[in-house]
Amino acid sequence: MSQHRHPGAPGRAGAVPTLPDLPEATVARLPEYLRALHNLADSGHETVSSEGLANAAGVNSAKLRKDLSHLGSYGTRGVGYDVALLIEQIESVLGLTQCRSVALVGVGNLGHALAGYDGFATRGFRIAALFDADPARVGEEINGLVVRHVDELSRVAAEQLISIGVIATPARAAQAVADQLVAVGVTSILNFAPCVLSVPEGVDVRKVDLAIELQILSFHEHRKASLTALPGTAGSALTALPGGLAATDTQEAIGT
Amino acid sequence: MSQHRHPGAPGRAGAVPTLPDLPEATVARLPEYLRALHNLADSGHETVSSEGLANAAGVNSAKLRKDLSHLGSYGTRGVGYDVALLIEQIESVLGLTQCRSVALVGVGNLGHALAGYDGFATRGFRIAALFDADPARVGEEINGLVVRHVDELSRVAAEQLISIGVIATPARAAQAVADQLVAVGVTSILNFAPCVLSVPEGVDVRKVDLAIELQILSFHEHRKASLTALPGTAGSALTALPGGLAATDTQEAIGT
DNA sequence: CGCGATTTGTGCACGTCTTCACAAGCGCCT
DNA sequence: AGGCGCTTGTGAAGACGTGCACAAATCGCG
Ligand SMILES: NC(=O)c1ccc[n+]([C@@H]2O[C@H](COP(=O)([O-])OP(=O)(O)OC[C@H]3O[C@@H](n4cnc5c(N)ncnc54)[C@H](O)[C@@H]3O)[C@@H](O)[C@H]2O)c1
Ligand SMILES: NC(=O)c1ccc[n+]([C@@H]2O[C@H](COP(=O)([O-])OP(=O)(O)OC[C@H]3O[C@@H](n4cnc5c(N)ncnc54)[C@H](O)[C@@H]3O)[C@@H](O)[C@H]2O)c1
Repeated sequence: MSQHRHPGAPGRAGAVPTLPDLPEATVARLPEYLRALHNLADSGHETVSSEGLANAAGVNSAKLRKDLSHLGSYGTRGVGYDVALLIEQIESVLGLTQCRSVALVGVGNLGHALAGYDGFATRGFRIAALFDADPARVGEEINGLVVRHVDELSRVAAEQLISIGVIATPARAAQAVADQLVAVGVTSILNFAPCVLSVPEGVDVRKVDLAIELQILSFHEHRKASLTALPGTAGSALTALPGGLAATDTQEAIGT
Repeated sequence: MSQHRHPGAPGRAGAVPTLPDLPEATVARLPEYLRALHNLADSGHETVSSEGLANAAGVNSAKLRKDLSHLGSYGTRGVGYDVALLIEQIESVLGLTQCRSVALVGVGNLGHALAGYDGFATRGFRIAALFDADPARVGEEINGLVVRHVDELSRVAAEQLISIGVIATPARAAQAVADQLVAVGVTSILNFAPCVLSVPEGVDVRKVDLAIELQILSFHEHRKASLTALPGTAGSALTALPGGLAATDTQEAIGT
C-alpha cells in the first residue's frame, strides 16, 4: 500500500558528475530562470545579479541564490552571474542539451492548438508525431506533420525515440492512452485530460487542468469578496492580505 | 459538531460558513476532490470513505482527511462522507455556488481551443466575452460568442460582472492586457503567456506554462537516464526511486 | 596595496506541508 | 445492551521550503 522511504540511502560512493539531487521546488523554478535568462541574453546582458534575475523571474532573490547554489557555484561575488554560462548550466541540469521528442495523442480542439504551437521548438522540444483515434482526423496534416492512427504508436515509437508523451484526449480515453504510451517505453507524460492516471513506478505524470486553476482563482475571489463585505475592518481589508501565497504557484504583485 | 437538524444553532445569529482560512495546499486539492466526487455521484455512490475518495483523487488518505477537516466535520465515523453533502460544502467554500463569468483575451491558436472548450460550463464557469486586437478576428463567432475588439473591454465589463480574466495573447502583449483587465476591476487572472505579470496587490495571477511542464519532465527523464546508466547500484535503480515527489504536483504511480 | 562597494553563498530560524498513529465515534450484529 | 469492526478527525513529529542576515569573496580605484 503505502511506500516507505529508505532512511539511509544505499551507499552513494561515486560522486562522479555530481548527480545533483535537487529539491523539487527548485526544479520547478529552473525553467523560469531559464526563460528570464534567455530574455536577458536577447537584450544584450552579459551578466546579471541575483536581484536582477530574481526580478525578471518574479521570485525572491534569496530563493534564487539558494536554488542556483544547488547547481554549484557559477556566480562571481561582487559581479553576478554570467548569463551565457548560467543558461548552459541550467539547460544541462534539465537535460535540454539534446532536443527531446514529444508525441501528442489526441488532435482535437486542444491538440490542434498544441500541435501548432511554436513555443516547443524554441525551448528544446520537437513534436515528433501526432496520433488520434478518429479515422476522420487521421491523415490530416498540421504544421508539416501527418496525424497517424493511435494504433501505429508502437511502430512509430520504434523508429523515433519518444521522450515525452502528451495526452489531449477526452478523459475517458486518457488511461488507455497512458497505458499505450507506457507500453512503448514512454516514462514521462503530460496529461491535459481531467482525470488521474495510474502508471507504473518510474513513470512521471504531470497534469494541466484548466478548471482546477479557475476554481482556485474562484476561491480567492470568494475570499476577497467575503473580506470586503465583512464590517469588521472597514474598506481597506484588501491591503491586509498576507503577501506570501505559497503552495502551488501564485504570483502576487510587486510593483516597482 | 454534527448537526443535521438545526444548522447553526449555537453562536451568532448568521449561520455564516465561518471564513475558514484554508492552507493554500488544501485549496489547490479541493478541486480534485470535487471532480472525483462528481464522478462518484454519477456512478451512483451515496457515500465514500476517505480511502476511496483519496484513491479516486490520487492522494494520500490522511492528507485528504486533514484537508476536509479544515472545512468542518462533514464525515460520519465508521461510515464515510456523504457524497452530495461534501460536493455542496466544497463548492460553497470554493465560491462555485454562483456561476462565474470569464473573459478571454487573445483568440488565436490557443484561445480558439479554450473558447470552444465545454469543460468550463460543466464546472461552474461561463465564458462571457472574447477579445482580440486583430481586426481580422473581431466579429468572428465562436460557440455562439462574437469576438470583440479589446478596446471594448471596459464597455463590456461594465455590462457584465467579469470574475476572472484569461490571457492567451503572445507574451509581449500580456502585460498590457493584464493592465487593462485590472483597470476594469478584474482581480483574478489566468495567464497562458510565458512571462511574469506585474499586478497590484490584491490581484491574483496564476499561470499555465506548457514549456515549463515539459522541462520539468525533461529533468526527470534526464535523471532517470543518469541513474540507469550508472553502474553504481545495479540494474534495478529505478525501483529505488523515492516514492514521494511533492513540490508542485507530480503524480507517481500506484498500480493495483 | 589596501579599502570600500558590491554581490554571492549559506547558516539559521521559522512557517508550511505531509505522514503516521491512535483515540473517539458510529453502526451493525449478536 | 454490549461488543466489535470500521472510519473519521487530529496531535505530534518530521520533512520540506522560505527568507533573513551576514561572512566570504571579488572588483575597481585611489
Ligand atoms: N479544449 C480546451 O481548451 C481544453 C482545456 C483544458 C482541458 N482540456 C482537456 O483536453 C482534452 C482534449 O480536449 P479537446 O477540447 O481537444 O477535446 P476534443 O474532443 O476536441 O479532442 C479529443 C480528441 O481525442 C481523440 N481521441 C479520442 N479517443 C482517443 C484515443 N483513445 N486515442 C487517441 N485519440 C483519441 C478524438 O478523436 C479527438 O480528436 C479533454 O480531456 C479536455 O477535457 C481541453
Ligand atoms: N498554442 C498553444 O498550444 C500554446 C501553448 C502554451 C502556451 N501558449 C501561449 O499562449 C499564448 C497564445 O498562443 P497562441 O498559439 O494562441 O498564439 P496566436 O498568435 O495564435 O494567438 C495570439 C492572439 O492574441 C491576439 N493578440 C495579440 N495582441 C493582443 C492584444 N494586445 N490584445 C488582445 N489580443 C491580442 C492576436 O491577434 C492573436 O489572435 C502565447 O503566449 C503562447 O506562448 C500557447
